[in-house]
Amino acid sequence: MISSTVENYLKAFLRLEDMNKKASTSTVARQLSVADASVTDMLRKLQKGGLLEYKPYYGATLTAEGRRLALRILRRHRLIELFLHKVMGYGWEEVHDEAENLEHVVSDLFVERIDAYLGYPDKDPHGESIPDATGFRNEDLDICLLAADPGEYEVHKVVNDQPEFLAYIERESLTPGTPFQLLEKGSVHGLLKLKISGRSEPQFLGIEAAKYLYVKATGDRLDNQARRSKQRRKKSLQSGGERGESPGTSVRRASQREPARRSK
Amino acid sequence: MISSTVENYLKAFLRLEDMNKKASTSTVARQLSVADASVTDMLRKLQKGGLLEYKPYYGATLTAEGRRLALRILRRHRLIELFLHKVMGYGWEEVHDEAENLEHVVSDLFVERIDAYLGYPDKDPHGESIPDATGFRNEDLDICLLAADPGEYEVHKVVNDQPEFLAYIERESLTPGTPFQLLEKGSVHGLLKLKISGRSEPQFLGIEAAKYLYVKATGDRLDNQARRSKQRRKKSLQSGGERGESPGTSVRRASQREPARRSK
DNA sequence: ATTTATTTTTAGACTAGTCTAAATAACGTT
DNA sequence: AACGTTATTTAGACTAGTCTAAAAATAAAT
Repeated sequence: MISSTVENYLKAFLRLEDMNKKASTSTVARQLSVADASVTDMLRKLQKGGLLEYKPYYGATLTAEGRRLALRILRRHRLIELFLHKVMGYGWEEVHDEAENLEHVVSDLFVERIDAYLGYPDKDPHGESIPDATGFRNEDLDICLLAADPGEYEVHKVVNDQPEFLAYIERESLTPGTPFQLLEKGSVHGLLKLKISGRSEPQFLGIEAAKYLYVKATGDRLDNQARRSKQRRKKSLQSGGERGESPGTSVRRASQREPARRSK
Repeated sequence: MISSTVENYLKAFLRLEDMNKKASTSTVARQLSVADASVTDMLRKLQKGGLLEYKPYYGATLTAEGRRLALRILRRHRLIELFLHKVMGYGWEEVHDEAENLEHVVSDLFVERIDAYLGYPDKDPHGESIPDATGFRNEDLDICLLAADPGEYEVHKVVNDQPEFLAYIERESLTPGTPFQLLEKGSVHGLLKLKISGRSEPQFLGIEAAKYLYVKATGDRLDNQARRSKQRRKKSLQSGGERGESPGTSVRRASQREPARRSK
């Protein structure tokens, strides 16, 4: 059996790969908050187990098997996040920590059931893609808000797990799915000026925050509409599938509904 | 932080106490499937931690603090079982193993939320009482079917976690809440003869199975109705609260419903 | 190209939990 | 009261994961 410790190491390697960063001993150690020496030990162990390729003093890359396992956990993590948000009424800033624990212990049955329950979604509450059961990720292309020129955009994902940060983004109404206009960059030192569609007043956002926002251009109206209807098709099985909803502001209470039933 | 290993030990001690069995090294070892020597070590450790009172060669009893922690886990276990059954569409034979893993990792927030979600229930899918947040258990008095004289009863709880056994009981339609008549004992060697209310044909049940069924007499009609309306009051927030439903036979599928929302 | 700084690995130790095998205590019987 | 049986504890070892501190390898800078 594969331990949750190993699963966390694999996740860290996948994460670094996704960011095109070299998976060195120290970067992994930093991500997992362990000592460098611990990582060295684990590298050797994972290498022996065939989960990664490791050359001392260079770095490591996941093998096919290692990547498969890492994607499995990533899928679990993000599906659970969405489940906690949509079904359990968690705020989007609360889902990460709980998912971090659950991802290692729930059964495959549990995962399959929430997957069906949620209508086979492909985005978690932060806008990150959820790998399917085969490990395939449906990645839409987006750009970092920092790198964007003035124009029309939609928030696509927020790549930061800190609850305080996410709560801030939510207060600023910049949750995934929100359309907005980027007006100016740098006219005020260190701030972006932007306006959320429908609002009268523009607002400001620090570059430190913009760093974690990824957006998609919506300038071309035709493209925009095409993309949206595609999204709806994918989410058609779901009741509350709108992305723009502000998850934490909704009133949460114990409510009744029909239990999901299994088909067999 | 308290480890899940310790939590499992505490659960075992509580279970033995509930069965009025002496918590000896060997009985605990058997329950947890570990070697006797491991239990001795753990006893010393838990004693030092103030969770139980232990005299070498005699046995152990939980302290108030130990019992509190054990009840906390028991509460989690049973609430999660009910959640899996009612919300996730698990069959009652599937809930135990999954709950066994989840009980150690879910947050208090998760527990509180499913508690509210389910309408503050006090019985799990097997008819076992769910301790409330303070550790109080609302135990209805019941008797073992083996000790029952012929008469009218209702299945109250099934104290066996084996999936195969539970599946069998369900096939025999003897899930908690089912009213039935006990017709004869021992006329056929090793079998009880009983008839489920509303059925035309009587059925048989081995004493090995009857050992695990606990029932409540329903002879006195007045008492019976009083008890039932009391149950309804407690479960009024819940939609599918009928006990008699046969959990595994219901069709299960991915279905949509309103997410629960938190009040804050 | 030699020194300096940084990163990585080794060495040794610690914790929690487990095991087997041997020693010891308690119990039931005569 | 001595005996054999059974239950319990000790002794010592193992695994997975972690740490600190020192040694070694690589990279950077003069």
